[in-house]
Amino acid sequence: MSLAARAAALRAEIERHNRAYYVLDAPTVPDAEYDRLFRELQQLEADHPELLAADSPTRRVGGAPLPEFAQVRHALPMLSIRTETDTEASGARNFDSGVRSLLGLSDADPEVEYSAELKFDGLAINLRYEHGVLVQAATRGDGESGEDVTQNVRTIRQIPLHLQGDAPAVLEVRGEAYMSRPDFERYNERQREQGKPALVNPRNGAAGSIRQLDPALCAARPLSFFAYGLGETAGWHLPATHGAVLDALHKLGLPVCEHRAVVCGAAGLIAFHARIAALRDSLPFDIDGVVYKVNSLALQQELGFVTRRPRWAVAHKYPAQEMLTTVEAIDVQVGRTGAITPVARLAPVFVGGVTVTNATLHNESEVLRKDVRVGDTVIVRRAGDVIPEVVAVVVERRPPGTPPYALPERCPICDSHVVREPGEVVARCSGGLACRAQRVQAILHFAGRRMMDIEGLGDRYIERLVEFDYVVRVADLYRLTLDDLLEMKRRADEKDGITPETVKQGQIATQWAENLLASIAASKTPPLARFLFALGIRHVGESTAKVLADWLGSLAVIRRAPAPLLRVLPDIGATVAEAIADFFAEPHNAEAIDQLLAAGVAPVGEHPPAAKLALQLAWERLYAHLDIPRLTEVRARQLAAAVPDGSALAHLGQPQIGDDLFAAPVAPAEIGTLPPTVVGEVLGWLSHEENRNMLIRLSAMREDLLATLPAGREVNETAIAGKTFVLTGALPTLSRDEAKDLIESRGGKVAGSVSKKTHYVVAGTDAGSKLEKALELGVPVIDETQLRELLEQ
DNA sequence: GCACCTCGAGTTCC
DNA sequence: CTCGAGGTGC
Repeated sequence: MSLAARAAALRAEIERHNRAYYVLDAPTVPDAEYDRLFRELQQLEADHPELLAADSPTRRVGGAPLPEFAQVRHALPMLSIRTETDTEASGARNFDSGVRSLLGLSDADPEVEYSAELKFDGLAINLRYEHGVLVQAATRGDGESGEDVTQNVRTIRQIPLHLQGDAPAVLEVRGEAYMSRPDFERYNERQREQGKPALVNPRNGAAGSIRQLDPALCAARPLSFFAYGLGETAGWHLPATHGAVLDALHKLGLPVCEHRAVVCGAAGLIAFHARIAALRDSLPFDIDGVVYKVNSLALQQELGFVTRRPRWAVAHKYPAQEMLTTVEAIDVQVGRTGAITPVARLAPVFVGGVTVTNATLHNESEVLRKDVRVGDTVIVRRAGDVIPEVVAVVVERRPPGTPPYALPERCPICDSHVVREPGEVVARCSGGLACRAQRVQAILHFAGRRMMDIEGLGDRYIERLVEFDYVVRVADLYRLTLDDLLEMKRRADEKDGITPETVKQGQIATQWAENLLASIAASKTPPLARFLFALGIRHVGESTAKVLADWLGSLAVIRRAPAPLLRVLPDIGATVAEAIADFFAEPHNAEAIDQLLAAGVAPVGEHPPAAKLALQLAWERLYAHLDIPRLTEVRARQLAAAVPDGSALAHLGQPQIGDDLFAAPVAPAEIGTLPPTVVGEVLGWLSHEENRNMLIRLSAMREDLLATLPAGREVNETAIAGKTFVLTGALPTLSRDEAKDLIESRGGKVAGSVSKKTHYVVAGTDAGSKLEKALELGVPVIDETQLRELLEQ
């Protein structure tokens, strides 16, 4: 392609994006991509001036002006500032040393003072006040003249229509109109509710809003504003420094961002850059960097301008949080529960400070909703959270003939059918533990830190152990020998093409195997709750496992407990109780557990709190959970009053010798007090043998539990017991787990998220959104020292 | 029956 | 960290 053709192509594409961005308010590419195209064209034109065309988009800053807005000539041009290309915090040094050399300062001279501010991601606006009254607002436009958007700007509530105090004859204020993230979310939510298109990001929201021809439409999109500089002034006593200018603007009633500082030298700039970087995600608005300005206005004047850019200011950006890349493939992963998760394999792209190559697509409906296809160009984000996300597809860049993505119908690992339960979003491999992927994940889970905590047994070795069939069930872990491990490692290394082993490596390998065997052996006596969690029962996570262990006390009881018994426990409803009972009833699982016990695994149980459990085990409660139709709570109570024992109830339903087996069951006198329809349901339920057996089992288990309960164990009252804590950030001396153990050992609870019911939020350094939530809800926030004080009380 | 609160499960990168 | 979904209290 000739250079002229390339330039023409770039111009055409940039114009198209401009139109989409500014006129249609529907951006087609992320800003970073637009910038790249723009810079390429600029460079091309700079290198080859003969290509420069009068109508090139580079000749206008800010895109095609809409004809409907009146043009306004700026009294003082609105210039843009240079950007420091080094995105590291230390990049601030370049600016400082540049300024120092321009000012002719030596190392012996004192540090230069700077005003450090945020670089907002919005739309630059010039406000003109005459004698304290807002008379005009204009966009930047090409810097020389912009558009008159006074009507729209008047709808921005933060912008005063009258200045406070002594207003000068003329005061032009420059600042950024932006859309805050909460406003952006709210607006989009409303749009979605009404089936209207949502905004892609707050920045486009701001640009689009200001450029609405109808001020009413603009008002519907709430904008905010921060002042950061001056245009023309007359009759104003100009302060000596930029920092003081901002203070003065604030006094006049203009919104000025509080995140600003006057700092000294490169070190001050670097510290500011780093401080804001940490704050960036928690700000209620988007920034793309920070801005450094020489604080003294006199020095600013001395430094002056080069090619219409001030030498006394620089923008220092953070890594872009949105980038374009292509989808090279869409693979699926098989999780512990068989969940099939599509994952986009991306061409590596640097976004938000790291190189991203994978992004989860969560599930089939997500892929279809975003319509991601192999070969697509996609926008990737790493905002707020750490996890990369495919935001949207750039449909117009899709190669022709690209087929829509379809989830495989069979598991890529074991070829079992992929099924989707009605009403569920996730598709699952139906292979169960016959699927190698599920087996690996199950064992990985079992060995994990919060479960059996087998140190040194990570995914690499587990995969190999399963691949070579050393381990099929978790119990096999406890039968591994030194030779098994060494052989496995040798075969694994061989397969990975690792060099043949030397004597020294042999010793190292033996040491490794011995250590691993030791940590496997050390895992044999886990607390019961961890053991239950390790089993990987559906719906049983860390906290449900703890409930089971705390209330029922021993594996023997739990594995035989019928669902209605489980349902009397807190946080366990029909679904979870069913899942637990089904798990233990499955012969496969029972066998696996027996094997574990035979291999010497002995979970350490808890003694249940006597009085509370006994109360829960009242027959009226148990009856209510039998899922007999029409047997409401009230009627379960009546039934319990008549037949206060499950095994007696079971026998009522059994045909007695001499009964006519073909006649309809006769309502026994005892339960005759219930309405006939209910009696019918009860008898119908009792006619199933498995239900009668379950009742008998329930009865026996209840007897056993009540008999083995230690007599009324009291819970010590402390400042912690019964209180709910939420941990956030890093504590100075305690790890998260240590703090959790300490709180739980004193009867407190540690929850994952903050709500009204949270008693304390324990915040350390780098506390995240949970701290904000706590402040918002007025939940007391304490630090580690205060936590320790509570623990000691 | 609904709203709110939790928990479970899956995921990425260093 | 987020989403989905289960549990519970109003």
